[in-house]
Amino acid sequence: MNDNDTSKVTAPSLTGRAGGESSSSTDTRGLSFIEQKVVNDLAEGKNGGRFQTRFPPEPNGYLHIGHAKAIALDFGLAKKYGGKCNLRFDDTNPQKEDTEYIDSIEQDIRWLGFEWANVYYASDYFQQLWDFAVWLIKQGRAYVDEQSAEVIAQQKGTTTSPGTNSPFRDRPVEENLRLFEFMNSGQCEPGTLVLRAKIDMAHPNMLFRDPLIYRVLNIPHIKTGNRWNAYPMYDFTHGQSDYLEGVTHSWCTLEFVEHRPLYDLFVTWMKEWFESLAKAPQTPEGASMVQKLIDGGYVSPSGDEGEAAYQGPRQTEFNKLNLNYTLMSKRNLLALVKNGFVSGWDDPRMPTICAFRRRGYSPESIINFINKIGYTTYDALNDFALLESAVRDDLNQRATRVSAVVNPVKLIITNYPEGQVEELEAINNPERPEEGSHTIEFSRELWIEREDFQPVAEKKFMRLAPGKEVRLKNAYIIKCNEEGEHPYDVDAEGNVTCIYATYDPETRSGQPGADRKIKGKTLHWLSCGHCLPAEVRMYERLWKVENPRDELARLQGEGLSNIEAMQQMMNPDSLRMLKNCYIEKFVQTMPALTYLQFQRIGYFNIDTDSTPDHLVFNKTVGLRS
RNA sequence: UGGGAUAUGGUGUAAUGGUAACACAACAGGUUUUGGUUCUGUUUUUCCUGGUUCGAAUCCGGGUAUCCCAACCA
Repeated sequence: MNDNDTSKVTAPSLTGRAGGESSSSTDTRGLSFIEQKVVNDLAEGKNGGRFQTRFPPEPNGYLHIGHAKAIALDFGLAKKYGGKCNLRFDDTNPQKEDTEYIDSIEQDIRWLGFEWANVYYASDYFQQLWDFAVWLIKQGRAYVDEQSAEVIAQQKGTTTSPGTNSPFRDRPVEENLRLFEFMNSGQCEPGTLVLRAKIDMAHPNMLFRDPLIYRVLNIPHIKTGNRWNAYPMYDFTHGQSDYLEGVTHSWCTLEFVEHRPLYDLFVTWMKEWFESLAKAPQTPEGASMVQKLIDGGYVSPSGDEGEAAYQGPRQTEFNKLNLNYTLMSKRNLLALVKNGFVSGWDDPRMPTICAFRRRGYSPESIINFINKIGYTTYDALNDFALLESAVRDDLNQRATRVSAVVNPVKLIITNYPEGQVEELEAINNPERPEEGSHTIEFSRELWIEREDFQPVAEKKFMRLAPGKEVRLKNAYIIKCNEEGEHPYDVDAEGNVTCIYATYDPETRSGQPGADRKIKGKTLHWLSCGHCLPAEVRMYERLWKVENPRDELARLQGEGLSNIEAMQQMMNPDSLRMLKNCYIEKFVQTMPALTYLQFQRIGYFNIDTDSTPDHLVFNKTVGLRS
């Protein structure tokens, strides 16, 4: 409740306009409907000009790229329009939550480039929520039910038929208060008692059929320890937390659309509670809480809501991120980790933020992607190719170019003197000449890619073949020996083991006259005596099917278990570990997570497990081809 | 036999009653010591149907399709 005052703003672009009627002339075309609303609200001076958001993850798993979409909105718009965004952990279910996740969530948000104004926990409000619930009981708007979960579910009715009232619905207030206390005593068996809001068991919105607002868990909580045994439910926590913090814009995903009326109802009830407290603060705690609310402008001293600047939080829903060939739900990601289908939350095939980081995606590329897909109310399935395009676009500017040979075959330059070594220059990044160059060595024996040689060249093959010329990048033009001149060796299985060529000494890169035109392409290469062994991990999509979410549901509908369905959908080639690769010495001491381009192959990143003695690289994404 | 939400090229998004556009993808070509980058060009769009209007992707009626809701999860 200390979030007032510091975030009073007006939209930068909207100030200084003559005349008061500015909102109608505000041009918001091209902005998302969410951002348009922010601009208009600020132009109208809503909430006294305050603009405040929150990012409310549950600490029950690692953040994934879908969260990045929410983060870019909550933090991004707050930053853009001079508001503030708080991080609030939605920790109302101690069964699933762990401090391990809190640290990773904070780290991932920072990595994406954002900083919160304050860190809060929904559990910070457990006392207020409890007092509020007690007040509701006294008002006759909540009651303790002692039926089993099954019976309560049955009485709820269905989407097409109304529910029926619980026999405990009209329990006397005193009994409700006594049982509610008992729920929190630690003596109450979980599942035997729940607190429900008394609304309407025939309501077309299922959420209004006397929703459960408190349940007994008797589980210690990561923040509050053993203080509480009865815990509030999401719907009884979220809107109130927003209100207590002074959130003005509460954004969430589309599946919460139906929760909005309930969100509004509980906020309204809470305002009533505060107004009643303001008129007759009964306890010192209540009095001090009310004073804070008055100071914050949330309620006026008289309790007259019309005078309060803060109009309360408004929930607005946007479409969550769906990516093709990607499974996003935390529950299923946890299953992948628990069953060992991936090496961990940061396995580079995972859609988690930490996995994208390890895979070699830059935070900028992720944010750029998010900004391209937009925020709407349409349940879209986005193309992974757009994300890959964003990362290529960013890495093209950023990545240091090096040579690596991932599928090596030996090439001998027969007319190059044995023992001779030349130092040549390699540009670090042609997109950024200011980054200079580094030195590479050339010698008689080289590694080139096996795919860059064909004993009998296909029609459109423009690389090395008997009698054909190619350029070795930053070095010489070479010519493979003609048929009949012993162009290559083969082993017993017919695999090429060594290729023979001659070089043209007049064509060294950078020398005058070296740039004679040839038909062949330019190949990358490494000097056998001057490179390092490396392990390169090549990744492809984890899932074979375009829409794993729907396919998983379909297969489970056919009777398969979650595990069986996943196994059936998984791409067996999603990880190929290439242990027999070579790379230039230049990279040996570069730190983990350095952005690299293996020329002609793709963008790669130094793995967090890599050491100078055992270099490990992850393929981020291939070059476009 | 309920309620809520949505529908614009292959994918996503814009156009806020006035010429349907942008990005990705795809295709063709120029440049290139990365089959990369870059540049030029091409293909493909308003779910159906009726109405209002000088004029409809936009407003209205009726269909159709898809998504969400019957957790002591969030």
